Amino acid sequence: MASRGRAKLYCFFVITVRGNYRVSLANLQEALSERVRVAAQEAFGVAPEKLASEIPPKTEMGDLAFPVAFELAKLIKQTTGEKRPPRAIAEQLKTALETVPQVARVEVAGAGYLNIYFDRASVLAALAASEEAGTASLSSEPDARPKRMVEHTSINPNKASHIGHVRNAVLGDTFVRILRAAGEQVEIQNYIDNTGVQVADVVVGFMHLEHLTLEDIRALDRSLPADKPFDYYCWDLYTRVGLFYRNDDPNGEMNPERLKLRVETLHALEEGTGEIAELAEYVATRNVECILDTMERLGIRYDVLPRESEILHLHFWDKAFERMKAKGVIHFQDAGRNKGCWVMPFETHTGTDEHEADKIIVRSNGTVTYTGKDIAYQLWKLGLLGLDFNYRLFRSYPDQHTTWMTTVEPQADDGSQAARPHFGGGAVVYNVIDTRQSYPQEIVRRGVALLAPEVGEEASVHLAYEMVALSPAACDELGIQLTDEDRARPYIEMSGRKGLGVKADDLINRLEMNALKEVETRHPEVSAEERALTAHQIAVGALRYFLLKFTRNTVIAFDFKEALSFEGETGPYCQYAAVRANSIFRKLDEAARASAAEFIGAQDKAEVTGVLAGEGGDEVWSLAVLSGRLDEAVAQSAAQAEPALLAKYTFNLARAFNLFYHRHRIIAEENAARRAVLVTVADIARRQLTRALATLGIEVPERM
RNA sequence: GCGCCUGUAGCUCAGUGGAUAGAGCGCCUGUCUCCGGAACAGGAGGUCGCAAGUUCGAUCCUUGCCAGGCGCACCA
Repeated sequence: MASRGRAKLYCFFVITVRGNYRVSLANLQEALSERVRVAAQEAFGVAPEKLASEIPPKTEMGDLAFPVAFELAKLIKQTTGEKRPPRAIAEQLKTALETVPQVARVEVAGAGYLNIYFDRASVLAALAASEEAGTASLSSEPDARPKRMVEHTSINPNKASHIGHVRNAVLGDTFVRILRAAGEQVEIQNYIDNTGVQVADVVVGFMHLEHLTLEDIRALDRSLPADKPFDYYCWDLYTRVGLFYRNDDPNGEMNPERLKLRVETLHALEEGTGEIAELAEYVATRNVECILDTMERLGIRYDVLPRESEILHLHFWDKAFERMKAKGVIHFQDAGRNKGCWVMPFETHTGTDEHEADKIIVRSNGTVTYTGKDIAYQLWKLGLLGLDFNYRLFRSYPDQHTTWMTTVEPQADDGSQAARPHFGGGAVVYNVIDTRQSYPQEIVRRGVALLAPEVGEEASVHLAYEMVALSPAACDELGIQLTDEDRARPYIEMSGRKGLGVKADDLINRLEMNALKEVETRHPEVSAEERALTAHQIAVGALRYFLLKFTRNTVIAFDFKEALSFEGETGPYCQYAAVRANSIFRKLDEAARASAAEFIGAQDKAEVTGVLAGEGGDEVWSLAVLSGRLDEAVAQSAAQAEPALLAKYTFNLARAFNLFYHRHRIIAEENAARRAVLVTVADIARRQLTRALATLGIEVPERM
């Protein structure tokens, strides 16, 4: 389901890479692919539509391989009936590639692989040169490409965020960074469901369990300690409300009398006026602030916070409803189980006695479901609704970034309004939402496509990911009692209602404390502020990498030992490689750097070629080419909407650098040509590693 | 019942219609005349859930079966 529209996306990114002024191996690779296609067409009259290329498993087998001969053999047989051995076909194509200046030689290997060996010295010079140019001109070009929208985080504003929410936010934020690195224009939205059941429940808690007025709540909020702020308080209160509805028995039945309070409150929230609504507004807004504070710790920010209350009060839903009725997308049921409801038919799900096939959009009491509101919101995101929100400045950051929140008040605009970006109207919308919501997301996508066939289903992408659950060991550590049945399971689902989960700030605090301990023993000489900053950067690196190394469709069974680790395949491992690389350049004198540049850029490449062909040359070279594949990794990660690909690439680059670092003494190298190569490769690697980490939202500390 | 996802080393996970299926952790053995050991190297460890099919070639595609997870609300 999440794969919908991927084929199209891929095309975008090919263009992206091609249109990129930065020289990278991707360009060379593409040029070679084209060459092979043309050669095949000339020699055999046929060519595969899309030419696959791969990276050989070992450096000795070359830098790029085309398994094209196998496919050509098939095509030739199909068109002419002639049988040709793949190896012979490969031999014929070989000559066409040998004339490319950056290709040193071509070999036919195995059953018919075409293995390309780059001219190491000239490719290294190109990589070094593009490094210089790349950093200067990055993001300086105005971009006319259509805007992409990414919605992520979207936590119910009724409690503190937990590790599952953080997976969503980190995934979404990283995907945004990846799109931007690929040259896309992106708008970040964080949807605030401020009129839903979850907020209503906490309001019930404040009003009916604690008997507090809005003024009381404000006073309470002010009195809370910094390490247990408002969202923590709500976390516990929310759990208590859950128990209250069940007459204080966690496994008990819901008490219908007590549930009336929820319904009452919910109606008041939807109405949007009166004391209850005012109280809810305070609760929701304070929770949004707390959640944004937590996300800020992880380097995650938003452009706009659209609220459900505005979807309702600015009549987004009414307009969408009219359109759906007019287009016949939904039907009124005057009989049967769904009597009195407006439903959207859904024929791919077959109905049974227990499960209805159609999806209810408007309930028999006239209220709209979440799915209905989401269709209206999605239409707005795509610029198809013909209505807009009003906005107020919610937060501004020292670096000029601003975050806006929707509001009903048109006059909320103040002097700074001039600087407000235009929101909405994207060409493609990515919704980062838990895989469990695949079904409602599918309805939204289809509803939108039916209303706007011109954009179709491809404009809506559900960026689905699996949940974060708790490992049995983590439950033990949290003091959660498990039944024998639960203990036998691979993981235990978290539950906001039961207050069962690892709070984001608690985990970040623990990571920072652990990192600080390490930094203190290693660097007692630096200031306390710098140690704290470093510890923070390490903590963020550890957490973000931990959440990104799993592919989206893998359930993360959260384990403290794994999440708190700084060794092996972790963020800090990658950061450490970059820190080591930087320390080389801190100690390297100007003369050595100038001399390196001169050697690498020289017309006569004989000496550099000699070094790269000599002892240990393969290893040095493989670090250089791997560094040169960052753009490819980013493009692939964007096309597949899979940040884990970039995480793996980054780790492999760090690993390759650590090996290189271990094997070669760079500053002390006495042979000038050799030192020039080592310095240049180390420089390319550290910059690419830093760039890769930045795309994952991970900073490189000064020292660690 | 129907739909979607998953099954790969002791554990946690990558991976691809093609070259010897990889990494981290754990275990064992090594590496420091060093720009930082949060590191590096080596070793042990695999019927890629089972079975059939398609293919020159399947861990990958198809089908069936087994096992696990998620969903199929007038919740979101």
